[in-house]
Amino acid sequence: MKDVSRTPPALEGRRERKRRETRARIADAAITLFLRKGFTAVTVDEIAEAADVSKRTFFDYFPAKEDVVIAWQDKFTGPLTEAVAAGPQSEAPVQAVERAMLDALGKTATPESFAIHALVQGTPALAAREQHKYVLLETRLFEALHARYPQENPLGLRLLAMVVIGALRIGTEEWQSTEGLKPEDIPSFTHKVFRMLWRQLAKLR
Amino acid sequence: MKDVSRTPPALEGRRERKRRETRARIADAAITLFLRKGFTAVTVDEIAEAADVSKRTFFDYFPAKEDVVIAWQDKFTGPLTEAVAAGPQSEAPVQAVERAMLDALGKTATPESFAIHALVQGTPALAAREQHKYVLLETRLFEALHARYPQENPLGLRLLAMVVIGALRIGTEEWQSTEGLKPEDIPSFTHKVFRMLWRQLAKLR
DNA sequence: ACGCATTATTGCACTAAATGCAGAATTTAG
DNA sequence: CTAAATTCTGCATTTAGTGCAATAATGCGT
Repeated sequence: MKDVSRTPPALEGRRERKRRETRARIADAAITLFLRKGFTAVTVDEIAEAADVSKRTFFDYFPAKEDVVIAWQDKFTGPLTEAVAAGPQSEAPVQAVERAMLDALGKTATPESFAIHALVQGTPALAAREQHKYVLLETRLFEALHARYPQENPLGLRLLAMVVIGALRIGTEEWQSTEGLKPEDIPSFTHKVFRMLWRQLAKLR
Repeated sequence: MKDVSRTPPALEGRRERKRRETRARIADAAITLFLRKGFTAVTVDEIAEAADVSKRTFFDYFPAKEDVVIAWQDKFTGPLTEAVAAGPQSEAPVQAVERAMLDALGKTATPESFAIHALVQGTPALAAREQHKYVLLETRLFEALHARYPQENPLGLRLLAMVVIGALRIGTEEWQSTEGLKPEDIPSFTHKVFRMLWRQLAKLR
């Protein structure tokens, strides 16, 4: 080992920073165009042009056109799993997911995210991917729960994750089909959905 | 006398019959090739050739290559919703879905359906569509339940459908990852999954 | 500062999916 | 048998996505 002070910015060199910037530039250009003209009406050439890279470079950053949208939506997964891990000791699994969901929604739900969700729903090719994303989210949530409650029955935690993500999906649909709801209303709306969820599940058998 | 054929079964003319046959021929050729060589390794030209139609005709029957697989899997939806509608009067919703699921699985679960499911899981492009199919199935199940129990809270039925289809999805995964299970074991396996499902859900809150 | 290895970017050629269109072939109805 | 409707086909075109090799930018050791 040599002098450490020689390489202070070892955390993120110019290369990594540029790569991150380029990726963001492509994503921004793509989302802007998608929201303006619709997903299918935008070509990859167009995105590449707007982001000032070659078409070939686009595919170096995203394996497919759809993945730009999917990656954009994935901003929810991190906050959710982190919130699960960060709860107080005494907490039971059910309370943990409810609190985590509320927490993560408060952090990531913006007018823009709703606009993107609407775009996804209006594009068949994207709608399928959207559902796949929910399944991945369910898996991540289960993993976070399993890591925090290793003594619990894994299948039980898996079902808990399934039920909660399912409620998120149905709740989002309800939200979208209800006019006049603003981002500020999210906490109370989420509370309402959860209350209904536990009530209805208790009635099953 | 030849006027026996004067009033043939006007229910399905030659045109409709041929169309149905052609569709089946294309689907058969495609599935056979997919199972032998994998989804991505088979081109539409190849399928069209094997089914003795032009490539253009293929797209007259299926909007995309993936839709052949999706349509094939959709054989489950009909039996499930019919079984929901056909139950005895006294039955409660929860019992209805459990019986319907068992019924429909017994009718449609074949070695071939498992082979196709494995193919789907091994192909990213198809896996996304698979999840979309589950959501559609959930919607159909909800509609069947809502039609039969109009006085029940729709949101409750929606959650019931969500939970049951989620259990089907997770149960199928468990099945696939367990070696040595045969189609005969499906009823008992399904029973086990349902018992576990209600037990775990009761423990939530 | 200089060269060298690594990685990022690009252009080019190519495959394959999917769509539009116009005409030929087939089926149905009268 | 004829006319209308429908199905099938070939052809051209657009676009997504991949492989490859050449070039440019960056990081690193001296």
